[in-house]
Amino acid sequence: MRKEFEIFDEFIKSKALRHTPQRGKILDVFLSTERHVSVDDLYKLVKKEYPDIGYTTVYRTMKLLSESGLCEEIDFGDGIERFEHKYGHEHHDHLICIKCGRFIEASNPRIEKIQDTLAEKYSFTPVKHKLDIFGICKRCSM
Amino acid sequence: MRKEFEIFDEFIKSKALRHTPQRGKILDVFLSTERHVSVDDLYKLVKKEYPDIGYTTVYRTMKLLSESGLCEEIDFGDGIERFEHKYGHEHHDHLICIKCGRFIEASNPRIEKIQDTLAEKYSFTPVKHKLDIFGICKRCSM
DNA sequence: CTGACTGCAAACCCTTTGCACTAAA
DNA sequence: TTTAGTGCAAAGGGTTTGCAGTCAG
Repeated sequence: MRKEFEIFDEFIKSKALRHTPQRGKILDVFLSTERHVSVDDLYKLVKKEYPDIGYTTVYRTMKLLSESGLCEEIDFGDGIERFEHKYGHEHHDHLICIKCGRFIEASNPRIEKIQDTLAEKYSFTPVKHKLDIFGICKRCSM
Repeated sequence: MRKEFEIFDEFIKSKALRHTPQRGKILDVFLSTERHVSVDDLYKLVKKEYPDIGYTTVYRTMKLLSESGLCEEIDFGDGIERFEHKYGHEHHDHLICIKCGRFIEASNPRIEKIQDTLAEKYSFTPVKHKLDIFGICKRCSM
């Protein structure tokens, strides 16, 4: 069994929630997808294999996955909430193309340092940061 | 006349748009506010002085101000669009308190460098970046 | 005059909630 | 049996649009 399911089981147990077929199936589909999906994307994918699962359940399950640390909500500023895999993936930032909307994941250890420097200056306790770089991707600039 | 009005005039002219009392008043109120307002905030402020101006006009005017470079849309991830003054203000990033929602503005020149390093690595042409640091502010951690 | 602008109301879109029903534990 | 979970439909909440009337140029 994948480690992600164990984590989810443990989370369910710790909160005295319940295991349901829907939750298992949604987690399964989420794990099998590319990295960034909106609830709508995921709903459609789930629907294909399990037509009886409702929109609301997908929403609510994604909230649980977020809480359990298996996914992270991301926001590219277009009003749509997306989720990316968190377990087994390091923190990274995004280069977002303002022409086509595609993005690249990237990370740079110096950002952590800057975060801490800025935070210290303002007696702020950092929890996480989000760096988005907007611009034109290689493909769109050709 | 403040430089901002000149910029706006020029923008209006360049796009063959029209000068209207509403636009002037909205710009005036925006310039007189603190740095970050939502459309709703601004609408209420405008309404106080000019009760006949509609919500829609505020929305549409803020879009124009954004296009003209006088303000910038910012997004703290709470689903509400806010606008901050852009003319005469340097780029800065935000330290956002996840408890009280307050934020601090800060900037660090090294970020520009990181932006360029990352961008170059992926043949990406950067236009702007947005660094948000989430955490607990001084006041909330006491 | 003519076409852009306004303000209202309605539409949109994504997200959340209420509720009766179902099913884990 | 108890109480959380489901799925539908409806409500929310911010943003955008359609349109008839208005007004700047």
